[in-house]
Formats: sequence, structure tokens, C-alpha cells
Amino acid sequence: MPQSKFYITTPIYYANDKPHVGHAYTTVAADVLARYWREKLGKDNVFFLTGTDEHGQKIAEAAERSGQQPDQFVDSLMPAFQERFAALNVSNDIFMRTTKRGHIKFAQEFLAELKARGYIYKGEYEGIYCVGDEAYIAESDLVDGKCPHHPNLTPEKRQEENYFFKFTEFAPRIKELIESGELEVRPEARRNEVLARLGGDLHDLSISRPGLEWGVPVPWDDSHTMYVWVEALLNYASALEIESLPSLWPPDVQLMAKDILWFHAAIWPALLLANERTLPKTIFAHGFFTIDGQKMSKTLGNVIDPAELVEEYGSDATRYFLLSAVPFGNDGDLAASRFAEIYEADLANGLGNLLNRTVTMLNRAELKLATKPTSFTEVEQAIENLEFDKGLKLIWDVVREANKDLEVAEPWKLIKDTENREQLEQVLGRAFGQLEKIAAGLKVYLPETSAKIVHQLETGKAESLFPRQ
RNA sequence: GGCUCUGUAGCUCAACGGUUAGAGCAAUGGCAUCAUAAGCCAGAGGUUGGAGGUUCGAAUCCUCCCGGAGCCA
Repeated sequence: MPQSKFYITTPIYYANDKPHVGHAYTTVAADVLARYWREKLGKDNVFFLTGTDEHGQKIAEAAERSGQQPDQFVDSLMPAFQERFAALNVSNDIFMRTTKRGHIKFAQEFLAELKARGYIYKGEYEGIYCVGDEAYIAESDLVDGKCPHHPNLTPEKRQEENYFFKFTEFAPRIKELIESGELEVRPEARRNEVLARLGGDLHDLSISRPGLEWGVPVPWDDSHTMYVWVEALLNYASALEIESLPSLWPPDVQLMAKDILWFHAAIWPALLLANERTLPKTIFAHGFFTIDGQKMSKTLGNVIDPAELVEEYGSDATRYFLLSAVPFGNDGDLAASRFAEIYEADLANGLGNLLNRTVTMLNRAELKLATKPTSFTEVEQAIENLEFDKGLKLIWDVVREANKDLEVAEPWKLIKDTENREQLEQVLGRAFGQLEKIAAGLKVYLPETSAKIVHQLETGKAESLFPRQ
């Protein structure tokens, strides 16, 4: 079936700290898709969601540490997210927040519906709870009595009455749907992981917490709040309710980092199946970045703030760094030294200089050419297939080809003799066309750069695309 | 501990079981001078983590070992 609408989501990011380069990565990738499909289907048929997940104990505690109420605390963090995304030219249609009234209402109704359908029961849960993970962890998982992810926190022993969702009842069906490809989980390796886990020992999912105030109350028992993960997943549906855009359901692509794939590929579909909603089409988990070979962490102090990259290199260059760094889906390494290298080699020397030398020659030849609608089919295919790095490679193949063609044809020699006029026009026309194609390919990747290329081709006004500092 | 991946040039990555394992970046040498001192060409750079095995043929398949990542218990 041909694509007639496109609903793309990033995760809603946990609002306990300002966003880092990983958040920027997911969001920029989603932005490329959103821009691409807007070109194809029109603005009204595309919806791009990003936002923040603002409930839960970890946030309540972070708020307390900063001496604020939870709602004040999350409000105070919002500019950090919104400004960074805006600086990267992220074109989201909504900035979703789980503290929105409409979301809370939706989440409660959804939960009540699950209960009415008989998929919720009350049970007893006992275990060791890590506040950092907002989850119970197995005793055998503890390292020196601490949670392996949060060695600085002390795990708590807890016994709780929880409400449970009959997740296990839906697992076989989800497994079938993933196997048949009806629910697409990518990349392959991650799909295998999910399938293996779905075929293994599963437990029903605890979906409420007693006595935690910073959350959405369970509608029939306000001594409980909804488990923050379940509540957060529902945002993808509540957002369309809030915006009154039911026709855009279901999500076409949901992007995320690989650590939260399970929630999106198993639990989320189970919740939807239970209430008989249509499932998302594609769940895609990309990899993690290491920084100079090391895991990004606050303790190591190697966290890259996307705002700093934009500050230093600009929005489009940062988008280029992120999307060209690794094949989408793989893990990758970012080295601080690489940014400057890539900026010089690919952006300034490669593309920037090509445009500059071409526009200069066009001027010297007093040749005015008109731009025309151009497309770059191979790049479009790469984007549709979520191969963002491949699309950029294809564009840079043309950059290299164009530079080479100029070198072979030597228009700066042709221009010295009017007898060569025809040949000169042919050579420069070709370069002009190649740059048009490059601009077409870059339109959704590097929107500012693409527009600048077209503008310079049209006006003949040469300006550095990616100036050296 | 189980599962899923992963290890290829100095760096980042390619390569349906099939010629001599390829690109980009970096480095070296040459050419060029339109251009942001940018560009082009050439050569160099490899025991494909290690050891066995299957095969006419292995980076690719199998076993074991070593290293890295993730998921799970």
C-alpha cells in the first residue's frame, strides 16, 4: 500500500537532565524522515512527535534535590530541550509532555479500558527495587549489593501491592506479528533479541506503584499511580487525541535507542492489542555512541552537549556529523577531534569549495542558468529505508564526481579563448546540474545548506557555505 | 551464566561462499591554480582478533579461545 500519511516519533525523553548528543541523534534522524515525507505527502499528512517524559520517582527526587516542586522542576528543564532541538532545526509538530492534561486524561481512560476488558488484576510484588532504573532487579543481578547501572544508589527491598497487566497473554501474538513482518522491528539483530525474549519466560507487567505521588493516579484507586513506563508509552496515542488527528494513527516509524526497544516492541504493542488499537508499523532501534571509545557518562565528564556543537559548527554541520557518523542502527564512536576533521574535509573542502569554485566560474563566464526541480532518487530510497548515512554517502559521491569533472575539463583554461565558449557552457552547465542534484539530496538532511546552494546558483553570489574559523 | 551481536588499512566503515579484500579520512609523492591553501592523480598502507575445521574455494559457514557491546536471568 502506498504511503498516504506518515506519523513518526522519537521517544519522549526522561526529563531529569538536559539532553545530550544521543537525544539529538534520534531527534535529528526523525526530523529527516519528517521533512522527507512532508515533501512527498504534504504537510498535513505528516506528524512528527518528540517530547519529554516527566513523571516518576527519579524526577520527583531530582526535583527535591534542586529544591523545587516536580512540576516546577520539569518546567524549568523544558527550555533546555526545546532550545536545543530548535537550534538543530528540528521540525517537530508537537513537543509532547506527559504532564499535559490531555495526556493524563487519555492515560487514565486507556487504563480503565484495560481493566474493563479484564486485563488488569491486583497482585503482590516483592523484590529489590532500584530507584535509578525505576524497576525491580533480580538479586543475582546485584553487583556488590548494588544495581549494576547505578552503583552509587542503594537498592531498596520492597513489597508492594500492584496492579498487573496480563502481558503474557499477548506475547505469543506479538511474536507472530513480528515474525510475519506485520510489526517490523529493525535492525535484524535487535529483532532477534526481542523474538528470543518473547519466546522465553515472561511475567505479567506491574503497571502501578503505590504511594508515589508524582505520577498519573490509577483511575479506580488513587493510592496508586501508573507505572511511569506504561504511562509514557501512551503518549504516542494521547498526542493525536490532543491534536485531534485520529486519522494519522498508527505510528509509521518509531525511532529510539536500543536500550528501550523492549518497551516499544513488546509491551507497547501488547497494550495496544489489549484495547484493540492498530499497531505501529516499524519500530527501529539505533545504537549508542561512545565518546573516544568510552561510554558517555556524567561521572567521566565526557557528555557531549549538542548545543556546544551547534555553537561551534552550526546546525547543519552538527546534523551532518551525527547522521554520517555510523550506519543507522549500529553503535558508533564520536571523537572530539573528528568533528573538526569532518567539517574541513567533507563540508568546507568538499562541498563548500565545490560550490564556491563553480559559482565563481559561472560569474566569470557571465553565464546565468535557471534552476529547475530536481530529485535524487537513490537518496530518497536510502531515506525511506532509514539508511541515513548511505544517503549522505551518495550525495558526497556527486561532490567528488563534480570536483573531478572540473579538474578534467579545466574551465579556467577554456575561458581564455572565446572559441571554447560552447564547451565552457557545457562544462559549467554540468557542474551547475550536479550542484542542483546535491541541493535536492540535502534538502531534508541539511535544509539551510540546501537552500543556500540553490540561492547561490540562482543569484551567482558566492559566499562560503562552511567557513573556516 | 544464557541469548543476540561485534572484532577487516593509523581512524571510520564496505565486501550474495567465488578474480588481486575495497571506499572515505589521515599520511607520502606528483599535477593543477577556477576555488574557503581548496582540487585531481598515483603509490603505499592488511597474516580480515587467534587457533583449528568444512569446502575446489572462507573476511563470509562450523568449533574453541581472546577482546568489545547489548538484552535477559
